[in-house]
Amino acid sequence: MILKSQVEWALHCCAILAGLPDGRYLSTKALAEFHGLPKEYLSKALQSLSQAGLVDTTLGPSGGYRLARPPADLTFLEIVEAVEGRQRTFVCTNIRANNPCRPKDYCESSPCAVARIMWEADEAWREKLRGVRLSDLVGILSKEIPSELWKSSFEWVLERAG
Amino acid sequence: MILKSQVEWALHCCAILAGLPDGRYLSTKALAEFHGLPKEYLSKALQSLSQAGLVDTTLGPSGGYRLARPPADLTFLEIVEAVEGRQRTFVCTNIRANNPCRPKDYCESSPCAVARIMWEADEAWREKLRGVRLSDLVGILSKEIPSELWKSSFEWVLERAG
DNA sequence: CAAATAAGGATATTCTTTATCCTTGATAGA
DNA sequence: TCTATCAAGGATAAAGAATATCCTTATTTG
Repeated sequence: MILKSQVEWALHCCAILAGLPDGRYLSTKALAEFHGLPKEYLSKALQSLSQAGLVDTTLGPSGGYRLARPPADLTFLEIVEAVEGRQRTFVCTNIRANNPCRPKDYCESSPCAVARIMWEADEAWREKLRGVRLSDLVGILSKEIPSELWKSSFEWVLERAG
Repeated sequence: MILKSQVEWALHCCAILAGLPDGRYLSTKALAEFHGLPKEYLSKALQSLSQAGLVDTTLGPSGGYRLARPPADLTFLEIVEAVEGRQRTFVCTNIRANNPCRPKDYCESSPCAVARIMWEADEAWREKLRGVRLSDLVGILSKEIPSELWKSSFEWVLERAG
């Protein structure tokens, strides 16, 4: 059970977009080059963010992506779910219904107890991601990344931002 | 990102094994029939439980599986990890290393901040499952399942337990 | 000795993920 | 107006994981 690599890509891309000045856009091409990723496939991840309403886009030269909201209003969960989807990790196929001792007209009162427990764990995972904002990530990165690298990366992005 | 169906199967099988009297074993065939599952493939899941030391086995007629420990000493996490593995859901491919602004001899001080956050969510998921014991599930099931069905299922199993 | 069992190797099938290619319509700038 | 650039998205292919089946081996019971 492994998350799509696009989740990792989307999170890193959002971190870059968070540093973009107001009104500027960054293209798929620039984001792909900065992270060393296949442009066409990264594009699919960015489209997912767009469809979820997390980023705005414009077409044409100097077009690209920017965040639709301030980084403090974007949670990890939103970004992860935009790319990965909202399906639970545990899918209940209701195998209890195959119990040969069961009356044929038997009707379940509630979801299977096994599923309920597994879904609680899923919810704990979501709750943790819901509690982290994109601005939190930027704050951590700004402390951890050496200031020269931080600065040069920012300049690299600005040179390509439309 | 969906868990293997074998996780569901393993949890239900453990719930059944939890009701087995001391010293008795239940075969793959019986467990597969009870849950309406493909015997050969369910066998792989049970082998995983065996390799993890969660169940004991014996060969020959009247052979099969039994829990290696009391249900109160078996957590959901152990069962899930036995089948699904212990790998994290988020795999960090360290794409920050592709940053074109990076000095070539640059060496990371710590794991990527994105990965650390995602791994915390993974750990919250694990912690939740670590807190649920197989005996908890049995307790819930014994309350929810109608007593006639509970009883007849128990008898069905005992008839087949070696 | 015969039947039943777990263990596990080999292989096939199906589905998801990853990836590429191409077309369309919109936009900016010359 | 023309051209280059861009996002969106459809079609398709390649790779990998999950699902499933079959078969052999060694062990155990009766």
